[in-house]
Amino acid sequence: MDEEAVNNLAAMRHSLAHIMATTVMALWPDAKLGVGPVVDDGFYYDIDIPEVTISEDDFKKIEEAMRKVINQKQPFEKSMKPIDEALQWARNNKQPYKEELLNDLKREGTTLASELDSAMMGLPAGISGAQPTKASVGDVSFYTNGTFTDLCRGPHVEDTGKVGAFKLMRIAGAYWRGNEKNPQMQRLYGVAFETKEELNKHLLMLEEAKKRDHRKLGKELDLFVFSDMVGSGLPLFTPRGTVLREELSRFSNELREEYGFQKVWVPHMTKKDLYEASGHWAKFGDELFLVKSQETSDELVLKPMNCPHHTRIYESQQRSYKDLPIRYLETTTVYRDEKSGELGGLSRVRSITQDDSHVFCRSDQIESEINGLLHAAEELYATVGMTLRVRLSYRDDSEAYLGDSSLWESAQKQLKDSVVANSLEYFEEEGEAAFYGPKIDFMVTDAIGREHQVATVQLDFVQPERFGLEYINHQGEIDRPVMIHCALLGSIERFLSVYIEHTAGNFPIWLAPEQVRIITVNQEDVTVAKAAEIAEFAKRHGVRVHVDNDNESVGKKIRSSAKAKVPYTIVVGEKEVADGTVSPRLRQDIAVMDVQSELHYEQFIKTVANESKSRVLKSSL
RNA sequence: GCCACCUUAGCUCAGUUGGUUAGAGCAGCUGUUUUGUAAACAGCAGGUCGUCGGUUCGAAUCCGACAGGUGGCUCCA
Repeated sequence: MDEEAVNNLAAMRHSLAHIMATTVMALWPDAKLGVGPVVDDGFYYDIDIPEVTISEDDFKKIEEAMRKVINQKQPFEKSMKPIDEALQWARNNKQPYKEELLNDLKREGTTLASELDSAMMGLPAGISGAQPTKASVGDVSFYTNGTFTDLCRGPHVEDTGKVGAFKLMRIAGAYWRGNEKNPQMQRLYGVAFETKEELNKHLLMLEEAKKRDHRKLGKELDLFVFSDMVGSGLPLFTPRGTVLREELSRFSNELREEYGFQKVWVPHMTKKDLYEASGHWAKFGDELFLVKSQETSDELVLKPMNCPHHTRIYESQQRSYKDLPIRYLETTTVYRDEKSGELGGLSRVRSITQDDSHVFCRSDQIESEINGLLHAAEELYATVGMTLRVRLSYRDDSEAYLGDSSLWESAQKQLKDSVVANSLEYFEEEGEAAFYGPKIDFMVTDAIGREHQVATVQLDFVQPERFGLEYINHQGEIDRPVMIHCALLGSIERFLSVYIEHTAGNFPIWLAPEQVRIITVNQEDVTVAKAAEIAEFAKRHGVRVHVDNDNESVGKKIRSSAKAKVPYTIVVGEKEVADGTVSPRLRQDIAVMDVQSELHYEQFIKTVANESKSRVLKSSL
C-alpha cells in the first residue's frame, strides 16, 4: 500500500470514530468523550456514559444510526479555535476529558509532543495528515458534521459518505489515558476497510484464527486441560501434549549440547534471600508465590526464574579463566503470580516452563557464545517452519536499569555485532531491555501473518556483580565473568500456544503425538494379529503408533484418524495380512511423497522413523 | 487487580415472559453387523443447570457473593 492509500485509510477510520461519537452523543447526550484513535485494523473511541453500560446488544442500534449519518453524506467541516476558546467549548459542552487534553496541550504549548498526539487522536506516527502546528500554538482543530462538533486533530474524509466498510466488534473497559488510577471508560472497537471485500477478508481471517485457537485445538486434540481445583493459569498436560513438550525441549537442548552446554537441576523453591541478593525481590516481589515452612522460620518462595540458582552452582567452586565458558542448561518450570486478568490459555500462565540456559564467560568470549546461540535459534526456527527476525532491545534513559551505563553500551554493541555477523533480519528498540541487561528478542511470524515474540538471548553484567561471581584470570588476578541468559523456545507453554495456531494442529512428523494409526478392517484374529505385529515393529523403531480395532466401519475410523490429525494412517485387512504391504494415507497438508503408495510395512515404518529422527518438515502450511 | 460478557451431560449446543418428569447431536457403554480409505443400525446410560446464599407458593430462568472462562485496560524477569 502506498503512502496516500495509508493516509486515506487512516482518515476513513478516523472519520468512523467521529461518526460513532456522533451517534453515541445522539443516543446518550450525557456521554463524555475521551480519545478516538485509529488502530491496526480499525478504530475505537473511549467513552464514559454516566449510569449507562453499553452492551454488544446496542451495537445494532449504534451501527444503524451510523449508517444513517453515512447515508446523509454530511460534509466534515474543519475549523480552528484558539486554545482558550477551545477550553471554553469543552466546559460549555461538559466534556471534561477533552478539557483535560486541552489543558495539557496548553501547558505543553505545542501539539508536537508525541504523547499528546496519540492522546489526541492516536494516529500512528507518520500517517498523520495534519502537520505539527508548531507555529500556531494555541489553535486547535475541530471537525463538524451535522450538528455534532468534536475536538479532533484530523484528518477526516470529505463527508460521512466516504468511509468504506465497517463493523463494530466489541466493547471493553479501558482506563482513561491507560492509567489504572484514572476512571475506567467504555472502549467501543470497530474494524474498517476501504471496501466490503477487504472487510470480509478480514472477518474471514478472524474466523480462521478462531478455528486455529490453541485453546480449542488443545481440547479437540487432547493436548492439555485446566482444572478449577488446580487453579487458573496452571495447565495440566495430557500424554499427547507431553509428547510435544518433551520433543521440543529435547530438540532445544540437543542444539545447545552441541555447543558444550551441560544439564543441571535446581529445586523449584528457595529462601527469599536469593532474590534479595539478585535484586529481583525489590523489583518483582509482588509477583512471587510465597511458601511457608511449618518446620522452620524460613521464608520461601517458588522460583520465578533460574539464573540466581545457577549462579550458586557456578560459585560453588573457584573458577579459572581456563574453565570458562561454563554453560548450564535446564528445562524447568518457574512460577509467577500473574494478575488474574492477564491469564489466557497457554499464552499467559502461572507455571512457566523455560528451556533456560546460562553461560558464564570472559568478556572476550561474548561474541562467540552469542554466535553459537544465534545459530541454534536459527536452526530451531527453521526446523519448525517459522520465519524469524530479531529485535535488539536496548535500555532507555529511565532509572529502571541496574548497572553501569558504559557496561550497557559495550554489551549492546556486542549483541548487535553478533546479529549482523549472523546476517539475521533485525530491528532496534530502546526501552525494551531487561532491567539487568540488553537482549536479543526472537520474533516469529505465524501461518496467518501474526507476529509473536518467543525466545530471548540476554546479556547480564549486573547479576555477576550482585552475586560477587569471580574467576582467576591469566595474570592470577580476580576477574568478573559475564552471564548470558538464553531460552530458545522461551516459555514452552507460550511457544505451544503460538505453534499450535501456526500449524493448526498439523504437527510435523517428529512432533506428532501419534505418528501412525493402524486401522483394522475387521476383528478377525489374523487381522488383529497383523495390526499388532506392525504396531510392535513400529514401537521397536521408536514410532508413536496406535491401533484402532474398534468395531466400526473403515470410513468412520479414517475420519476419526483425520480429525486427530495423525500424519500417517494405514488400513490392515486381507491384502496386508497376505503380503505385509501397506498403502499409507497421508494427512492433507503433507505434500511431499517420500512414502511410496504401496510398500512393505517394515520399509514404511523405517521411513517414518527416519523422518522423525531427522525432523523433516513435510507440511505445506 | 479493574470493566464488560459468559458458565446447562465428557464435547458442541436447545431450553419460549420464573410453572411441575431439563432436551438434541457427537463421544461412551451393550447388542446386531465383520465392514477396504472422512459418520452402519438399535438400545442403554449420562445433569443438585459452575458453587454458595437470597427473593418467590414455585428458580436453569430474577438478585448477591465467590470460582472458572472470554474480550479489553495495566504490567512483564
